[in-house]
Amino acid sequence: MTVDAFAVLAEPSRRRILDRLRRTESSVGELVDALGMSQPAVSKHLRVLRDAGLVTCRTAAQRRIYRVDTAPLRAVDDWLEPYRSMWTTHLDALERHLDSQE
Amino acid sequence: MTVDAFAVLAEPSRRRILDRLRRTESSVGELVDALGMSQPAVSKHLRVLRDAGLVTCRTAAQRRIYRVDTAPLRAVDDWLEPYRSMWTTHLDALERHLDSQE
DNA sequence: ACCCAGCATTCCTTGACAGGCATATAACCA
DNA sequence: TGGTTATATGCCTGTCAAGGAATGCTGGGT
Repeated sequence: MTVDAFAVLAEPSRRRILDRLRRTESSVGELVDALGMSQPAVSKHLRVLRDAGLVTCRTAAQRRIYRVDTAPLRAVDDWLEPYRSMWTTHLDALERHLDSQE
Repeated sequence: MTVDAFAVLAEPSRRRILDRLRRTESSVGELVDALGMSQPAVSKHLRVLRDAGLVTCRTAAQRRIYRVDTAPLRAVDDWLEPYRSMWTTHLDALERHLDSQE
């Protein structure tokens, strides 16, 4: 949580892991197969994601099942908000313009 | 453009620069004063932001006026989209639950 | 108790910045 | 032209993160 979500998301492999987990929670081994990375690499990325609160983990026998937690993403979304309104405002202006042309 | 917007945004100083430019476009010197960083540091960050298309620059006499371009941020927003719907969906469910309690 | 599967962690090496300082470049002015 | 302001860039160094290989650890099965 003390960790910067932006910095964590800067790594493409981690975004791929999240994109995979977003569809189905999965074990480390499943991620290894799906993403074609080494098991230590996946485990390390999961560690970073976990420290940032972006994923949570439950134990099922010898396997760890990971799933996404969106909480830290809201901080990212919040930062993005004012910028988003910049382009939606412009879009609105564009729409008004187009409407006025009809 | 070939540059990853996420990686560029990973640097807190660069987000601060964007946050400043979002309110008012400004010259390098103004950013230096506002953010309390060295001029070379600011110039280097601006270079990275420019290469990523996050800012554009026009020349006014000996000064360069920088401003935000939101285009690359839409890619970030698009990536975030499915996650955002994850928590809004949950919020909707929560609201329904609370409503049913009244 | 032993062995194995599934993960985590360590060590090591390599590469990618970030910041400071000095310097180059460009535009303006006298 | 020479000087000055405003900005960009080069060089150097310290720091940190990523990936590979090997190893540690834990729970389950026999």
